[in-house]
Amino acid sequence: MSDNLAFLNSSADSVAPLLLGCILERQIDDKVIRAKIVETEAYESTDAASHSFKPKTERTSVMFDRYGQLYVYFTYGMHYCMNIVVGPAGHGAAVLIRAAEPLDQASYDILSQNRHGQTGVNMTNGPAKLCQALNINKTLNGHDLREAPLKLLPQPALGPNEIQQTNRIGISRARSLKWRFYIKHSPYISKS
DNA sequence: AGCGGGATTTTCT
DNA sequence: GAAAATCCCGCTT
Repeated sequence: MSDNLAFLNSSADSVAPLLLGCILERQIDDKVIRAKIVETEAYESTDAASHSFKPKTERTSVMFDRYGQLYVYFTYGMHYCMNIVVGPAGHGAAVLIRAAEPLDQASYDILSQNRHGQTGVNMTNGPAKLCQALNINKTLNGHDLREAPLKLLPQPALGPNEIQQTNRIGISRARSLKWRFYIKHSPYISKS
């Protein structure tokens, strides 16, 4: 029994760049959205900015599950953000998916509908925008990304010269860590 | 183009 | 009671 997500069984900062270029396949009723991940951030258990820095709570329990699960949390009173859990059970690490770009016209159209008419990069150039565009909420918290209706399809790793590594965005602690990764020149990144 | 504030609710102190 | 891994709108240059 092979596990095509075995590459997720590592630390968040080493997996985060590997997720760039991978494809999210979201199925809603009879429609399928395909989007390429273009921006990620790593969160580790040793990292003061991570939800897993403190002991496990009901909210954060999925982050301590085995790699390959989806961790969805609710924040700022109105937004969801999606993370891919990495590492072995009990470790407490995940990669935040901050931006993605549609792979075909049909996907583009559905994303635009879910975003209430927004078009272009404004559909998915941020973690909460992406969740709204993919119709992801807490009902998918703990979902296994090997299965429908949301699959992660691995892709060959990008070359180092295609990846930009910088500081994370929107956090107050552990600001010095360079744990944000994005595909250079992608128009869909949340901020340059 | 860039800044400032409001929205809105879960979670933990 | 305050902060939160954010976004959007309106105002000012």
